[in-house]
Amino acid sequence: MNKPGREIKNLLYEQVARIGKAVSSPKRLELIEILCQGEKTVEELAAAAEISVKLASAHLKELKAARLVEARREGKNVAYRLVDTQVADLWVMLRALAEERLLELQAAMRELVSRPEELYAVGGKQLLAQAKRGEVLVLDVRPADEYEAAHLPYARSIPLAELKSRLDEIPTGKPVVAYCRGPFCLMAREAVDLLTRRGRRAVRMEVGVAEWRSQGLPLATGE
Amino acid sequence: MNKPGREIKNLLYEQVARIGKAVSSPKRLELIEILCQGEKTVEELAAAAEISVKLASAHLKELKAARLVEARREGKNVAYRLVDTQVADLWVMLRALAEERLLELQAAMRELVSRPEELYAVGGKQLLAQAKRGEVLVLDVRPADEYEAAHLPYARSIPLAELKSRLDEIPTGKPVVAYCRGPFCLMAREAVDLLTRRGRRAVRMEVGVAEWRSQGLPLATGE
DNA sequence: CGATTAATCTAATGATTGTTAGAATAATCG
DNA sequence: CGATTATTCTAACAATCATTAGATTAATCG
Repeated sequence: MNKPGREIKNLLYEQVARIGKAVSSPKRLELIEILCQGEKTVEELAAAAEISVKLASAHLKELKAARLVEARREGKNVAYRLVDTQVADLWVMLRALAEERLLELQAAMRELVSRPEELYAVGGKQLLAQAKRGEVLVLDVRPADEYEAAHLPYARSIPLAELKSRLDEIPTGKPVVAYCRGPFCLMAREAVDLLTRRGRRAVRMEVGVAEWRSQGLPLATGE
Repeated sequence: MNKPGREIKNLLYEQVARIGKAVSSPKRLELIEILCQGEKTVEELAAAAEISVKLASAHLKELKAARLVEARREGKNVAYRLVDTQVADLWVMLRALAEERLLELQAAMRELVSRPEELYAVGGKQLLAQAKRGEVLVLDVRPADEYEAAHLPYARSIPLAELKSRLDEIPTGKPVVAYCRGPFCLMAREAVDLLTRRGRRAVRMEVGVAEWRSQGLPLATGE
């Protein structure tokens, strides 16, 4: 009853579905987003995603089976990373697709941006030019190791945890554009709240390094 | 114990995971690929994917819930289509990702291309130029309605089913480049087999209209 | 070497899924 | 109108999945 070629076709679609399966779990997506910022150990991943180490390990195993991440032992720890930036592009694409289509997600996003004027609206290239001319201070509030792995050009690193104690490094005159891990991350929002309370002109930018890179814009690495 | 913002974060990732879920089933992926060729009824989709109408309907319901497809009643039939070309881009991306990483898929693909010289190797822009100058005959072997919905520029439509009886339309001198629904489709392969047996110089091209469009290349519509 | 830390494997659970069959809608045709 | 065709809904099954706890492996440190 089956046409010839059906078995091989089934096999082909099944293989692609393995990738789909890997990105069908919220926790796995969160792990991918964290790994977009750079290499992380299982412990760090579990802490960032607020799940147990066991569960993180199980999810990472699946991501590894789908060849989206790879593991590397470093002493006592096992460090995971994305196999390449195409995986980050997939995450960006899935998020954009969901954001455009799913009303529930749009509603939740609106809660993350209480006042719309808090969001930095200009495009990547324009920001780059403004930052180069020193018209704005681009602030990376992620942990220092993520800044070192990759960050926006001209961005200054002050991790959120240190921001309060390093406030004197932020000039009061210049407008500040803060960014973090991406649209779903709350760190830049908190930073902007703190900065505006302390008399700075600060806005949040939604993009993270993954979104920035998938737009074809350049990134910097190191200190 | 939970940090503030955890609930909303869970909600956000869950919404994106709905898209992932939708593309985690081989049958749903096959339906998406078929819908990349144009609008289809449930019956047509079920026949093309070689599944029951009931099962097709159930899968389409899930795709609709994830807002990847939309339905439109047309008389007795319900016609489904992709909500927009971004969904086709997602399919192309997933397939490319799987093909690069999963060895099982690479092995299966090799069976589809028994002799490597059967594959047309030049890029899209170059093919376009060759076709424009009339150096090659670009042959679309998909059903006529899919050709009408969208096809490669300068392509000639001869559905696989009619190819045998319309062989006289294919010149013996000019090289033929046949394409169908994409890398997983067997129609172009069959066409090339038939044509070479009948003394034509024919090769298969892996891309379909979805791959072509996601590369930013132009398509034509209508007769 | 034994103790400690980090991560994985195994087994068990309750929940979800894919698939099928049968009943129910929705539009058309005579 | 009743009969037909196309599709969806409901209920049910076995199969698969996510998650947790307990045992196990791998590397380091004293």
